[in-house]
Amino acid sequence: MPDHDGLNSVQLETYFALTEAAGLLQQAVERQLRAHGGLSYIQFHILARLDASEKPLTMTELADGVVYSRSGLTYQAGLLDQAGLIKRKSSPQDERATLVTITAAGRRRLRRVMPGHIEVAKTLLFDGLSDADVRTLGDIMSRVRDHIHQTSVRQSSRRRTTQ
Amino acid sequence: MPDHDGLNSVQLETYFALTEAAGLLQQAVERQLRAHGGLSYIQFHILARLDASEKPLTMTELADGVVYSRSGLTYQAGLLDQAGLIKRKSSPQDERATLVTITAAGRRRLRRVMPGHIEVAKTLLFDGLSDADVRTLGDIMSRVRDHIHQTSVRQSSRRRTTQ
DNA sequence: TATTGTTATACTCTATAACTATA
DNA sequence: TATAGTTATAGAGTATAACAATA
Repeated sequence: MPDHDGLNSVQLETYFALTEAAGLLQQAVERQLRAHGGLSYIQFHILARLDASEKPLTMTELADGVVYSRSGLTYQAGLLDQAGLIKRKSSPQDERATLVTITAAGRRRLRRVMPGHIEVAKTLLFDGLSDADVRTLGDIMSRVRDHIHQTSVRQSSRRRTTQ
Repeated sequence: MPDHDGLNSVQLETYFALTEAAGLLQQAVERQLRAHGGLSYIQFHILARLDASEKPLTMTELADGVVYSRSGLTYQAGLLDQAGLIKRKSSPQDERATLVTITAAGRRRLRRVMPGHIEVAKTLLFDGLSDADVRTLGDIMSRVRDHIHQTSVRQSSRRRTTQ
């Protein structure tokens, strides 16, 4: 197999196909969320995580999911708060922490965009694949995701130690 | 299989695994390009396409590859031009068009970032996969990419007809 | 009249560093 | 002294619309 700077041609094609397809999917999803829900993808993600959580989440817990600077999260949470989609209050246990909860309006907004969101995924991703493909893809990408989680100790979401 | 708003659970897991893994990979790649080459991913992509092309490309041809507004491309091309990595001149055939070529410095910059770029892909994506996985993933994602290309008539890269 | 590309402008997002307050 | 979070600020990127020039 010919090597192009360290990747063989099968790897190179796989890499390009993955990044291009995922990028196109991502853009389509963002367009839909913006158009039908007035939400950025990150805002959607924050709402979805709060909706799935039994208990309120702190800003730090939220930041751990989104690979993100803390100020960026504060900014996005500020927008969601201002729109009445989340509520923030300081934690009774640790008064440094902020507890974030999704509001009823937040859940409504989520329910409003979900069908379109799902529709994009179905149209662009699943319509072209067999059930077996979907299972295989899910298996492979789950392993990739876990591998990346183990490998890159997501430095940007973690606070620099001191300083 | 239980349906969640139109996707079964296998599809949902596949969708999440794909978007999360691809997102993490993308962020890692962007960090590397920025740190080791001072390039945004789009600038890298523009350079790579010019490098691979036998002939100069017009702005329109470049915009067709990147799903992008024309003004955004002009902005990015302006930065690359200013940095001496590309050269622009108006086409002799069609004086409305701008022909873009990569400079020697542009190729050098590309060669400089390539090893690190490849390294990220290898470490995060391929280290966790067998050769068979890579072939399978490439096959599936190529079909997804082609399917998306057929489906979404990339409206944002194409100029609105009139108006 | 349509198309290529640029520019002006306004807006969104992101990161860094400084800061407050609590542990 | 370290941690949680916010804020101030500055910069990068993006899109829209208006524009000039050519086909």
